[in-house]
Amino acid sequence: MATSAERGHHVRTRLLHAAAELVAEQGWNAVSTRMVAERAGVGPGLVHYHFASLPALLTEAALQVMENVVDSAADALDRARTAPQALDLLLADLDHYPGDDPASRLISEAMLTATRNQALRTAMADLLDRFRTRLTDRLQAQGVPDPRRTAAVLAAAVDGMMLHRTLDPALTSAAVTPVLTRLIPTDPTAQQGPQEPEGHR
Amino acid sequence: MATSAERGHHVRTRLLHAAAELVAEQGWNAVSTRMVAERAGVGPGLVHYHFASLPALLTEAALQVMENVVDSAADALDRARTAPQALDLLLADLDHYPGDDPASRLISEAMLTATRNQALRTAMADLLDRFRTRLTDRLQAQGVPDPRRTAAVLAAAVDGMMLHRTLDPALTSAAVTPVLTRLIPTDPTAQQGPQEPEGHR
Amino acid sequence: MATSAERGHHVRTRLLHAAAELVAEQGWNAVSTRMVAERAGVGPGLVHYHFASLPALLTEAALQVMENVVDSAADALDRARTAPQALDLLLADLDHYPGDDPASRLISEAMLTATRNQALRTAMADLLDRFRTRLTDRLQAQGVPDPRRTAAVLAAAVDGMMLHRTLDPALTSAAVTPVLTRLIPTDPTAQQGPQEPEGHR
Amino acid sequence: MATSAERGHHVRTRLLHAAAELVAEQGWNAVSTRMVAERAGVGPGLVHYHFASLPALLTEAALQVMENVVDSAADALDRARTAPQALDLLLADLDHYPGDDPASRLISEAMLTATRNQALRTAMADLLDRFRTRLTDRLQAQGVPDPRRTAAVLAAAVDGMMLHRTLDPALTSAAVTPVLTRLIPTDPTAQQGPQEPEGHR
DNA sequence: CATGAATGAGTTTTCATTCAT
DNA sequence: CATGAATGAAAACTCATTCAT
Repeated sequence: MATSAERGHHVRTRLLHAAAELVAEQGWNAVSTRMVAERAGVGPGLVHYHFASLPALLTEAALQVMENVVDSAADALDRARTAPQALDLLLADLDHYPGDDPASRLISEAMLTATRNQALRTAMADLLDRFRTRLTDRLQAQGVPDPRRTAAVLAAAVDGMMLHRTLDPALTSAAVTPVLTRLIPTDPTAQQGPQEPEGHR
Repeated sequence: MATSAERGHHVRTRLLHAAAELVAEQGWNAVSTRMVAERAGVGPGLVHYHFASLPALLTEAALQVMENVVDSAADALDRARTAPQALDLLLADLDHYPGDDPASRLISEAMLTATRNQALRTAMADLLDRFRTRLTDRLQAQGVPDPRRTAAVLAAAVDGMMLHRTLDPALTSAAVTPVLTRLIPTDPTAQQGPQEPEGHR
Repeated sequence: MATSAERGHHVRTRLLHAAAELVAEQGWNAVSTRMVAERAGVGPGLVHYHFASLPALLTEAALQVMENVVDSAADALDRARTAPQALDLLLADLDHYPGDDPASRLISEAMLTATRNQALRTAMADLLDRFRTRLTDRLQAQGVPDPRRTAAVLAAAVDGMMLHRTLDPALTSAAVTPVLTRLIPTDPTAQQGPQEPEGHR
Repeated sequence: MATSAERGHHVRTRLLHAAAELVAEQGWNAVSTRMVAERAGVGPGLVHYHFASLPALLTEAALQVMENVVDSAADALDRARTAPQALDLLLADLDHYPGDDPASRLISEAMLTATRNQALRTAMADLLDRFRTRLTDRLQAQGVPDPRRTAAVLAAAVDGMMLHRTLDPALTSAAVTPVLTRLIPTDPTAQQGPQEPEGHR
């Protein structure tokens, strides 16, 4: 039988899930405590028992989801041997986020909210930096020139495409791969991949 | 001497300006009719005299601003002779929108709102298409391969960088120009620009 | 060409018509000056030029319509030779007001509004009295006993049926005539009609 | 000792009472949430905690009152042994509703509102049918011809008189009983009532 | 831990009425 | 006579938050 504390933790988790879903569905500012409580199947007063405020709940929920997204994208990079392959995997991962899916919407909402929310902004800047760093490492290993800046541009392009997909569904990875490949001219002298098959993990 | 109608039109314009400012400052969903009316210096009931609803006012205000931004960016392209020069001008124009300025914020807000607002989405898709087309024309004239897709990627990258600047102010045009230039390898055989100063139009 | 005064009178009439229509369609309290002005095709400020207030306009409009209804019903009575015939004509006239038509609704609205509107109540009491008197005269001429009270009950029954038709459309004149006929047992000794002048009115 | 739920139920009841009073006093469309809340002695937001909307509250309140009125009138019928006695009791009951009392007004308001309110109309049609059926049963037992239609006419006459009393207070049960009695010519061969004193149900 | 009733400020919107033109 | 912009006070309804149980 679950202890009181265990049930409490379970409810907290359900509230976070419900909040993430609702931010994606309705938009950050359209989510109310009542909606979250109802979706989580608990009383309306319980939100303020587990979280200091509604923004605090939404922020925590959004960061949790975004960490997963960023880490899974970065993990995809690690499975690549060459720079073009890394780009392929990255863009293939992008196809999981067609722009109107929950994760994309939540990210967009969070990005925007970050403009006016210091705590969220700092946390998201950390995430972006983490992703850029892992991407930079991959590019550098393949001899791509200016790897840090290239990573920054790639990350921005990926987010921009996620946004533009809302307006133009034709913006698939297949459509942009040939173009973005130009960003990663690999150094032919840099012997990549093969010699380190299993990589760092 | 001002006729009733003239004063009315003036007030309408003031309401649109106030709405655009407030969307940028507070976010699309945080703008209330009272705020707009107060900023415009009119009574709270007047908003609904001039506009059918608050969303209608915000949409009209946002589209007005975005049309100006897109057209001024596209106009900048027309002043370029070569593709790299066009990219330079485009990115220089981007520096006018450091990410935390009114126009950038309004665009971001609108992009996100478009996710759940059919009318706004359609209008913005039109704007995006207009911009891409003008950019495509420039790239094609310079012999850039795959000009339509390259334009799409460039447009997405520009918007993505605008967003990321919120998280990383170091993402200036100077930082990204060297990287983005790789996207527009010009055809060396295509003799462009110089010999035809007055341009194509 | 119409003089200014003539046009003014014309507009006044249009406002009264529009008001009567709208009271029937939307209910007394749901009618606004803007709606009336729009329906009449005039500017919103004009209502208060021609009428002291919105209630004054509605009252005048309603009374005008009700006078017509009452007078046409009473006129129908005058075309009858016998009491049963008078009842038939009265009930046939009722079929023109099936309960969900403009006139029925306006009358119901006015009756109810009269509860809280002294001026309207007085005017409607006058109308009711006028109708009862004409009906009493007919009944008396046919030797119906207790003609004044019978007229009062008949008038009440007619209005009640108009209301109940909203709830039960089967309440037609055909359905109630056999029953209501019992209310007017004619005195067999009273020689009515026969001499029938020629003069139907 | 009162549980939270008990207090909640009590408040809900107070809101229904307040709503019924106010509909009678001010008219259906003149009742606002604030008025109801103030009369019930609760905060303005509480109305929407207990009821989905203002119309929902008013409808529930009105139906509650009308059910009581209809049932008490029908119960009066059950205490009669003969048809004339039933009519007497029915009309005596009518004297409890002089036309300007809360119940009468509420019924009138509801009848009118039903014109434009499907849910209310259906519920009221049910009530009317219930009353007519019980009245029909009584009339039939006494050998009154055409009992269903007679009941329909009687019910309409009662409602119509309730309305007309607003315009003419002289319309008492004493004044109309002699006339309405003509509607119920009892079958002299039908031996009713006496021999089965206790037995109707 | 959890409930759900309660509060009071907030929202968008509608409206009668006035008034300068 | 007529217009229509403007005002300010409502309206219904929603919400984050509190608190007694």
